Amino acid sequence: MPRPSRWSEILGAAGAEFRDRGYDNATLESIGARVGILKGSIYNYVGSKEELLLAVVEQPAKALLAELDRLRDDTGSSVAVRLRELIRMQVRIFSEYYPAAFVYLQHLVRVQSPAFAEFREMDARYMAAVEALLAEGARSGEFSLASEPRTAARAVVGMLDWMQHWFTPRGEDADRELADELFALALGGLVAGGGMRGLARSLPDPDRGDA
Amino acid sequence: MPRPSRWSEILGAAGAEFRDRGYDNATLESIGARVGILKGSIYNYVGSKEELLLAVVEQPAKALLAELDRLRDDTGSSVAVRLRELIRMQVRIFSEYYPAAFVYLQHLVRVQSPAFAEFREMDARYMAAVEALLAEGARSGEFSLASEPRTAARAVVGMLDWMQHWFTPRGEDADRELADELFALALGGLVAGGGMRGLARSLPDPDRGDA
Amino acid sequence: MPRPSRWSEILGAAGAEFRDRGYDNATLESIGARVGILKGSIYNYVGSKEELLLAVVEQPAKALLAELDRLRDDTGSSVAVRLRELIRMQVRIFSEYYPAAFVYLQHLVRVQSPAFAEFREMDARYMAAVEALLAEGARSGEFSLASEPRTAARAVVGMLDWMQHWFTPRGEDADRELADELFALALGGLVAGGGMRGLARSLPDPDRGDA
Amino acid sequence: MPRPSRWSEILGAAGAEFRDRGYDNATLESIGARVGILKGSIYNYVGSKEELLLAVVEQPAKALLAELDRLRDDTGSSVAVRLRELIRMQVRIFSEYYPAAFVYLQHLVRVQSPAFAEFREMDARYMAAVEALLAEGARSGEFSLASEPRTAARAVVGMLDWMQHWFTPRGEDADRELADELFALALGGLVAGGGMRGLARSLPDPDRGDA
DNA sequence: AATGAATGAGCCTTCATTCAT
DNA sequence: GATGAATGAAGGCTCATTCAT
Repeated sequence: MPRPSRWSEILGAAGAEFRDRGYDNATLESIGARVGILKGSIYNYVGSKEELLLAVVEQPAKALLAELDRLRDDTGSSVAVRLRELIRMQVRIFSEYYPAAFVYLQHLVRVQSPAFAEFREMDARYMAAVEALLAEGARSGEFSLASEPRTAARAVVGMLDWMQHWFTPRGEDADRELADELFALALGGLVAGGGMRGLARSLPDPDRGDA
Repeated sequence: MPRPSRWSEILGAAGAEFRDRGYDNATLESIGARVGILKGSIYNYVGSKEELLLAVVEQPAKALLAELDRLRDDTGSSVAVRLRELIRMQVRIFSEYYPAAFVYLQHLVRVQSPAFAEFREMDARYMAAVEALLAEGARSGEFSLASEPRTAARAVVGMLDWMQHWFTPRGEDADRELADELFALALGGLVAGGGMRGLARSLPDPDRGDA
Repeated sequence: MPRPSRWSEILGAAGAEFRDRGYDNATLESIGARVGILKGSIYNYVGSKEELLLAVVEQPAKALLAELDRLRDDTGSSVAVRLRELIRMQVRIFSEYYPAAFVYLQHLVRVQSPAFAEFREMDARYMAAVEALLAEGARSGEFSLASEPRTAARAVVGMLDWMQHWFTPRGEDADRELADELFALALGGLVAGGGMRGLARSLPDPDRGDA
Repeated sequence: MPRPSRWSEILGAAGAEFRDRGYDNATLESIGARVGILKGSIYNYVGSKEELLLAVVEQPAKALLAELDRLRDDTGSSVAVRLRELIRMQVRIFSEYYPAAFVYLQHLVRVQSPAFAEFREMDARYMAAVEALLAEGARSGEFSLASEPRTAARAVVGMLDWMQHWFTPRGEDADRELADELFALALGGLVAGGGMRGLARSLPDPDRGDA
């Protein structure tokens, strides 16, 4: 993948277009127009429209994967702490790779191409990881699930992935604040979410300077 | 809109195609093929592809609206009971208008057409209703939110709307069971969701034959 | 008065365009223009431009193949008679499938597509058949070759296939007359071709009413 | 036309590409890639793609023309000897300007450009020369044609020009051997070609050291 | 109601060509 | 002389849409 001058502009324009109008509806012409070049010129950077989508999505996908691995290796923390990390991580990626991460979420399922199989598989791993985490919490007594772990995982992931419809980055601190609110909600629900906020604060937190 | 014999078949085929491949990717040809007619013949039933989408989406949308009105008028029940009703109602609609309801969710945002403005406005009303419900719960002390009501509403709605990615109808009882699990999770979170399950069962429940 | 089906017109137009300008240079627009339709309308008949080429070429190719089989099974005639048949057959096909047969010859080699592999293999069989025929003549003493049979076969085939650059159909009799002139030339060369013309006439000839 | 260092490499690469994929299918990018430069750089050497084709074709065309003039002025030799010279000459040019000479043959007809008119006219002169030679042979009694001289000329030229589909240079001696085989075949046909081989050898032959 | 055939607009993609560096 | 990056003009293909039958 070349990285000449306009490349990052094109990536950004493509991300925005894909986000706003969807892959199918976005045209290379409209993407080019955002950068000030003709549609044909985009082929100096990418081999096809789909490759452009892959390029947009690649960075958040890789980041997500890396964080996921990091989380899997974090065996020392409690389940709650690890869940908090997961949520913070997601919000961080949504923020850092905005709006590319949302393009990723939106097109994960829809795009048929075999080039996307890799990402679909990643998503399966992601779901499995969340499910395993919740199951572990249920086994250890930290959690008391109202359902199969799979259903609970789907609920939590839905809460997070739906953010594509309302989230916009507001800075590192505000974003982490938001993540922690969602975490508290997931942990204590509507009834005790407020209480969990305190609990959330009492958990060991390296991001806040704890050991 | 005429309602001749093949109309319902066409609606079903369109719903399935829109669901599986998205509005843009679905073609009138592929829809017609499911019913055994040619694409041109569809224009005996609808005036345009977009009208077909509207027709698919119309019934679940109206059902949702009706239920929403019913809920707004239910001032006698506790906030929790009303939330349970909301969740049950959504699952019921997902199930009854499957997959049309998911088409609605998926294309609510994306489709630019002014014809969809009505639905977007409906969605705004829906969000506002959920937010108001949670706010009322917070005021009354039933809930203890970890965040602004709006954020909590977004989380709950995300949990529900994300169901389009994993839900399939499994019969009235199993569906209500699922709804109640989600309700318990929303109420008590991961920590007390299991506990809330008992509480959920103790709430007055006309669907289960209570007063 | 719209015509019932334009397929044969399209085939003709495509054949002519492919012949005149070559496959790559011919455009669907120019082909459509010959028939009076737009380029997109051609896709009501064929799935791709290449399929159109295949359709153009299919009939002469199949005819050639059938004749080749017929010749292979004609074991009763002398080598010279069979060669005459081969040459007459080719000229007949050039004439009957004009200009499609020439499109076939021109694009046999050039088109990369796997769809053409079948035709390339046919061509190999054709060359092998001619070579075998000449080799048989050399063995039996009917012929006295100045070279390997393969080289002689290439020369004869070259003489015939080059006709694409100068031949136009002139009616059944004139065409057979021409075929027999070429046959006499192949048999007796420049020195005795005129003599072979008498010999050619003395060979048993069902086309001229002999036993 | 400048003649800097890479020029001959480019000419060779262009010749090979034009031969292998045809003028239309060959791209400046693929030609440049063979030499290790980018497509744009080719414009340091030529003004257009068509000029490049002309440059490729120029040398074999001029060589052919020169040989043709030489042949026309050779009034002392018999018709057979002059025909042998013609055939040897062609094979020599095919070999020496390989594959450029084949590019010439392939694109002579197809390319519309007025720049090619000169070559098309050359080809007409070539055909006329062959036809005149055969007619002279018929008049003098050396030949006994089975057809109009024009048809015989087309057959002979077809045999020769078709070589583009199978010939590859194999060294001066083997090439002349091949030329003489073709000559014998043209002279004596399949029946007496072998005999003509002896005759061909008995003809005065400066290339073999005769007077 | 359905078909067959056509339209027309739009999109992705290719490629010769240009030009500042 | 070469490069990188652009242009602009097609061309193939898709598809919603129309309409006579």
